[in-house]
This record gives sequence, C-alpha cells and structure tokens, in this order.
Amino acid sequence: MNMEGLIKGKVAGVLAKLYNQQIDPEQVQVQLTRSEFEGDYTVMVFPFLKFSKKSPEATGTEIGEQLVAALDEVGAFNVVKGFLNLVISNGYWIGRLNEAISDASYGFKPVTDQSELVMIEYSSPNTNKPLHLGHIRNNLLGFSLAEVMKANGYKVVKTNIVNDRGVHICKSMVAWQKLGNGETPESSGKKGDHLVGEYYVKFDQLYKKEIASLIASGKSEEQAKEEAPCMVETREMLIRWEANDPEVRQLWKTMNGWVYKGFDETYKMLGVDFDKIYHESDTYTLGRDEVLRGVREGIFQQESDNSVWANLEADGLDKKLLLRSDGTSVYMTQDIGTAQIRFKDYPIDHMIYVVGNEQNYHFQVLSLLLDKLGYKWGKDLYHFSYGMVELPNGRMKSREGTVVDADDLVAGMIDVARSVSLELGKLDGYSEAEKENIYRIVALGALKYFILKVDPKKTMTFNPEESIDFNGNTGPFIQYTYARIQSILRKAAESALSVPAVASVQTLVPKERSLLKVIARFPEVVREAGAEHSPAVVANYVYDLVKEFNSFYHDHSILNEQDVLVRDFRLALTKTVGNVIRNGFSLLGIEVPERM
RNA sequence: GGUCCGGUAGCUCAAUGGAUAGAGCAACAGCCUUCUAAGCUGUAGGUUCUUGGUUCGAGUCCAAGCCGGAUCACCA
Repeated sequence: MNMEGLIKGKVAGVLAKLYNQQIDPEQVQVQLTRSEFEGDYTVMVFPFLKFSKKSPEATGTEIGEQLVAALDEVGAFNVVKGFLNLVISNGYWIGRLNEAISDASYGFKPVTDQSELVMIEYSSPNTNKPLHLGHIRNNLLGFSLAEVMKANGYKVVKTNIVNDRGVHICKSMVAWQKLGNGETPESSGKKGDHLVGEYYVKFDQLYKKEIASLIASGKSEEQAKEEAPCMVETREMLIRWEANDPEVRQLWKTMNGWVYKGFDETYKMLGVDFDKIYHESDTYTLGRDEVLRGVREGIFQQESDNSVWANLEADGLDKKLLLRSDGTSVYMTQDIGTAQIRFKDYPIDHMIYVVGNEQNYHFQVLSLLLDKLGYKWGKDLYHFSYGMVELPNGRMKSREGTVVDADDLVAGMIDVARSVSLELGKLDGYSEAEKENIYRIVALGALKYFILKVDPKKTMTFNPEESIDFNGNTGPFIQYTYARIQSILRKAAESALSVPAVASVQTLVPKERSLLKVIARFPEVVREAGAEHSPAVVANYVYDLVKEFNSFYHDHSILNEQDVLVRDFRLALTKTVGNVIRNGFSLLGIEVPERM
C-alpha cells in the first residue's frame, strides 16, 4: 500500500480509539504538504473537530502523537491551524528510490493476458484535404492516450477510420475532372494530400461562381445552390459511386491513393501509427443494413420520400437523419456500421473515440442509436472530447487561408530547432544525419509538449506568428535536462564509476529529499493520467520533476562529491530522474536525445 | 431560442473543496575558470467575469446574470 493509504487507514483507527468514532478511511483527507511547510503529508483535521470537541491544534496534536507511535515511517509531526503535517523518515524515501533505480518500466503496470482491451479511435481524417493543426492535436492526444492506457495495464488497439467517401470526396474529384488537366503528384511534384486539397478548394471557388451567375440570371439563392452544375454533378457522382460505377471508382481509387501516400508521410513524421485501419467505404453499407433493420423492427421511421429518421425526442434530442431520400448514407450511418464491425473484429472492453468537442452531440446520438439497435455496449462508448485549437483571432478558416498546415508546421519547427542548435554549437562530432535527427527530436518535442501539456478538454490557442518556445516550460527544456543527465552518466562510465543498485546514504540534503519525493509520485501520476484520460497530467509532472532536478543540479555536485556514498547515491538519483523523464515522455510520444 | 463547454497575471497555461492562487513567456536585476547557461536565482505583475448561496474553509460546488465558443443540416 502507498503511504497515503497507510496514513488514511491509521488515522481512521486513531479516530476510533480516541473519539470512539468509526469512519471510512477514504473519508480521511490526506495530501502532499505544501513546500513552504515542514512535512511530507498533511492530514486535514477540520472534519474531526465535531468528534474531538477540541481545538484544531489540540486535535491535530493528539492524532499526530498516535501516528508517530504507530507508524515507523512517520518520524515527527507539526500542527499549523487545522493542518497536521507528518514528516516521513529519510529511509522511506530512499526505499522508494531503490524500487525505481533498476526498474526499467518504473511506474507502469504490466499488460497481461487477463488485461482488458481498449480500442482507441483517433485521427480519422477526410481524404479531401491535408492534415492541419487541429488534426495534430487529435493525433498527438490519441497516440499519447494509447500509451497511457498501456502503462495502466490495458491491451490497446489503435484504430483509424478513414472517411474516404461521401459528397466532400466527390467535390475534389469533380473539380479535378473539370480543371485538373491530368495533374498528378508525379507530374507536379506536389504531395498527394496537398494536391487533392487544392482541388477541394477549387471546387468551392467554382461553386461560388456558378451560384453567383445563377442568381444573376434570376434564380433565388436557394435554387442557385441546388442547381449549380458542379453541385448537380457531385450529387450524381456520389450516386454513381454508391452504384459501383467503374469509371468513378477508378478515379476515386487513384485520388485517394495520392492522399494516403501523403498522409503516411505526415503520420510517420509525427510518430503516430495504427494497429487497424477501417475505411468508411467498407463500413457504410453495414451501417445502411443496420438502419434498414431498424426500420423493419420499428426502431426508426421511413418517410414517404424514402428518407430514414430516428426520433430521439423522447430522449430529449431531435430527429436525426440516417439515410437520405436518394438512399445514400450520411456520417451517422457509417459510424453505426463501423462500430458494429469493430466489436465483431475484437473483444473490446472499452471503446474510446478521440474526436473534437464540436461533435459532442453526434456521439450522444450515436450512443443512443446503438443502444436502440440492441448493442449492449452502445451506452458505454466513451467520447474523448477534446477542445479545438484556435488562432489568436479565433478558429482556423480555410476560406480566409488561416489554416495551419501540419507538414508546414513541423518543417518550420525543425528549421527553428536547427538554427537554435547551430547557434549553440553543442553537437560537434556528430554526423549531419545525427544532427538532423536531433533537430527533428527537439522540434517535435517542442510541438508535442506544447500541445499535450494543455488540459485536453480545453480550447487552446496557438499563435503561428510566434514560433513555439524552446526555453522554460517546454519540451526542449525537458529534453535538455535529460541530455545533461546522460552526459553525467557517460562521464561516470568513463571514470569507471558504476551506478549502485541500492542507495545506502542515511542523511539527505533538502533538494535531494524533494527530488526523491517527486520521483515517488510517478506511479500515481500514471494512474491518474489513465483515470482522467489526460496526457497533460504526465506533462505537468515531468516539468515539475525537471525543475526540481535542475535546481538540485545547480546547487550540488554529483561527480565531484567527495563523500563516495553520497556521490553514488546522487548518481543513482540522477539516473533514475533520467529514466522517469524518458518513461514520462514516452507516454507523450516524445523522444529524448542523448545530447543536444 | 434549446442544449453543452469555457472565462485565473500583459500573453500561454497550472492549481483531488484546504494553508499566503502558482509556472513559463514577455520586462527588470544578478549567476558560466566548476558534471551541457536550451540552465539557475531574484524583482515586479491578481477584485480567479459579476452577484448571491452552501461550507469550519470556494478559483473549484449550487443558482442567476454578463461575455465568448460549439452544436441543434438530406455537411463530415
């Protein structure tokens, strides 16, 4: 049991003994003592006053005396107002370090055959335009969440549902047919996803032009939008696509192929991957079958124009369209099919959808619909609803050209990392390839940390005018600390010093002690990150750890320490901090460099 | 309009109902003959949107209001 649990149980026992009061140990409030007070753990005594009928100070003192007598690890206590501060022995903290020193997966729970399986859907791009900053947040959160869940002992299947069909895809196809002149990624040298994205934009321009000329010829705006030739063509193309028209299918395959090649490059650069990829084009018919079953069973209603609806008014929601009057599928339809096939493919215990909070309503509806269709897991779907990334003046708008492209952003970050690194000139002796790899690690560290340190639920702001910082509370700051640690360990090895498997000092200076306490928190941080579904918990912890280490590093010498026992202890401490940084960052999908 | 989410230092973000609300950036002042200065130390910066309520104790919970955003599509 951890120290907090131990204290809670003991306090409950003491309350029974002193005041004849039974209380659930979980009701005892224990927290880490704030650094400005002496002590390690603090027990709130305010809630006990109604039992003790004494002052907070007297109550705290009584309980404190009992705890010192009952627990070896509690060496002393002090009471400030209603706060009972417990001082834990050095031996306990050193013992916690000794657990961590040689455990390569310190803080992680093992995954076993009995582990529950969690499927995490993330990324889920449309194949009509390249990935942008919003997708980056999704991808980083999804990948990190998968690592966090693994560290909490779950089997994880990462999945990606590619939205590869639908009107939006047909729009870029129509535009390419009309305006493309046979342009390909090879002929133009453009990355495939970017090329297709350009035609999606061109479609929009053409559409607007056609609407304008129809309005000029006397049509109403509504009519114009309906009758614009390129839109008519798009709708026809979607129907031909669903009817398996060979010509349309061929064009679709070709253009999607370009996009996939582009996406693969971006995914690889971001360091994210998937265990199983589903395509909407494979699942939407399953969804349609399910919807039609729902109609037969009276769960859904078919209107006279053939469109199918779910009436969710009894659940406090609206009516929801499931099939259009022309029989084609909508977004919701394919999500039903995808859910069904996934649960057929895997023994899923928990399903997590990493999708932006703009789709909260969609997932509320999806969960209800699956439930109505008779799937017992419908109600249990978990929508990991993260906040949007905004620019200083609001959302990214493709019409205003303010979309921050994922590839451009990463390339820009690498440029910054390169110039910072060249200026500092600490990579002498590395080959160009090794240097470029460091620039990449640092650049992605900066970007990933910047995004993941923010509470996923919250909207966050990104300013493309100011490049992401490399100093202060940043990824490179943490990577730098790791690199320093490795430098010390290399020097130790050169001097034939080995890191002891067990630390055997008796006394600790204050900065050693606070560092030990931060290291000891790591397993709980991993657990909390899993329970809260929050990589930010890990990011903020690693920052705390690193700040604490740098302060220690500044004040105390490690290799030049004269007392051999202290030197060896500090080596063990230093190595362990490095391991925790690496493990913590691995949960965020961030690499750490040996030098920088 | 209905529903949901948010509002903390100039900016970007922290803070299981607990002590004097913390970091970083930006500003200012120091620290490299010493294990990597992408570092360390200090100064300054706050009506936690407002008003009530619950509580021994509220940035945190409740209610109302103000401001901002999302969503309620035969878009995804």
